[in-house]
Amino acid sequence: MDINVKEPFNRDRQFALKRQAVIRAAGLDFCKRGYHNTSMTDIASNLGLTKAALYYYVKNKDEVLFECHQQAYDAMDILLEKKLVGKNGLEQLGVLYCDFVRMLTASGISLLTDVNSLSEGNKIKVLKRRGKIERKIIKLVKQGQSDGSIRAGDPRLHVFFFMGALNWLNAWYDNSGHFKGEDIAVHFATQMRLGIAAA
Amino acid sequence: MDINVKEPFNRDRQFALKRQAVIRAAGLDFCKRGYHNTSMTDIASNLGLTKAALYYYVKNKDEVLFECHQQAYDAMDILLEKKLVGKNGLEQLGVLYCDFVRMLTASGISLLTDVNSLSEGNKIKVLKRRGKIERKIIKLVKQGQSDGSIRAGDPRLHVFFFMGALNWLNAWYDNSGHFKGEDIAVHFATQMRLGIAAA
DNA sequence: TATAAATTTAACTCTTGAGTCAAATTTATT
DNA sequence: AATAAATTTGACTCAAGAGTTAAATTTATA
Repeated sequence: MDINVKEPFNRDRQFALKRQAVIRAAGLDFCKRGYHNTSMTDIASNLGLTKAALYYYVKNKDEVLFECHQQAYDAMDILLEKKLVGKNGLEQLGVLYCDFVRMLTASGISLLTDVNSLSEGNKIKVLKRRGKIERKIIKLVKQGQSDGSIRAGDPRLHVFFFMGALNWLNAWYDNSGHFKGEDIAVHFATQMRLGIAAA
Repeated sequence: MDINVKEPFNRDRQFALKRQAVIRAAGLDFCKRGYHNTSMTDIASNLGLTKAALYYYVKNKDEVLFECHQQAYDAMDILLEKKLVGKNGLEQLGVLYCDFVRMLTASGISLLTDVNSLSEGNKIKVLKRRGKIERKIIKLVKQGQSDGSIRAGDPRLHVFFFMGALNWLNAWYDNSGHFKGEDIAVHFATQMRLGIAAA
């Protein structure tokens, strides 16, 4: 018998799923209004819950913000792992960037930039992890410069440029808005590629 | 006799200059730590002042944030006015974008993205003004598409992409850091142009 | 039906930071 | 020297929101 049939009756699993939903909902709130303009009561009531119920799933607000970052980085790490054989640096970056946008517009995961509102300990962890991801992307750019697919220029600046577009995306993108996630993904990936492609 | 010689003795002028310095210093603080993680006392003491002295120059914290936005938009408006005759859309955009980066890295003016922390009234004003600037830039893109210098594609997405890079700049740029403002300006303008240039 | 998990209610504590104020002091201007 | 502007000191009020708690209630599981 399929073990998954039992899943809706697995309480630990249900708890984990609900907790994750709490984090994502909070992430969307933080995106829209900002961390400090969103109270725990806001988050709860947007979920149809009570503040007390919220604290059944999370320790405190700092943890919520921290987990928002973690979720985004988890998703990015998965996309970074996809090894694309037979593709040059530019092509790999293009696919990755496109996937990033798809993920951010489709998954309900928010890529937050507010790192300063974290407690000191969590801030350090988040910055470390962000740095690790950034370095991987920079590495890809360097690889592209080696294989001749990406033009010369400081790889960090190349990356800072198009990662800015990604971070800004969260601020303006609206699920129910005019732009479809897939269209943005294709457009952004194209614009990113052309900006750094070799002549 | 030169009227400017008297300037240091003109109290209204001194007041205005000091007030402006307060706004810019606050803008830098907001950039570094975020609006809500920066107290009025922080701003004051970073200026070597007291909270009470700060309130001699500004009405309240909301006004400070509002004026930060205004200063940035004032500066951008000036750059937007520079009419470049005999240049196509892409060239004009390139110059403008380069100027934007120069301004942000050299002037001490911060381009903040935190609009949600403003009072409702000021938020509306800021969004209106931001929209106006955005529309002017979109218009430039359309112009470039008409004159054949900029490739096809939704002009808004073209703009959202490279304006994201600009917004993100404030988050990571450090006056005393590794990158020189002018280098970033040239690099970013190039990457921006290549991303939307016609084939 | 008995038990454990999930959630509500509502009241409560505590901290932080905005904003105020009045009196004293220092600094610049005339 | 007299006056006005700039700033300090230090104490104060007030509101918002994080986080807690205990008791009651509802919902799911076995």
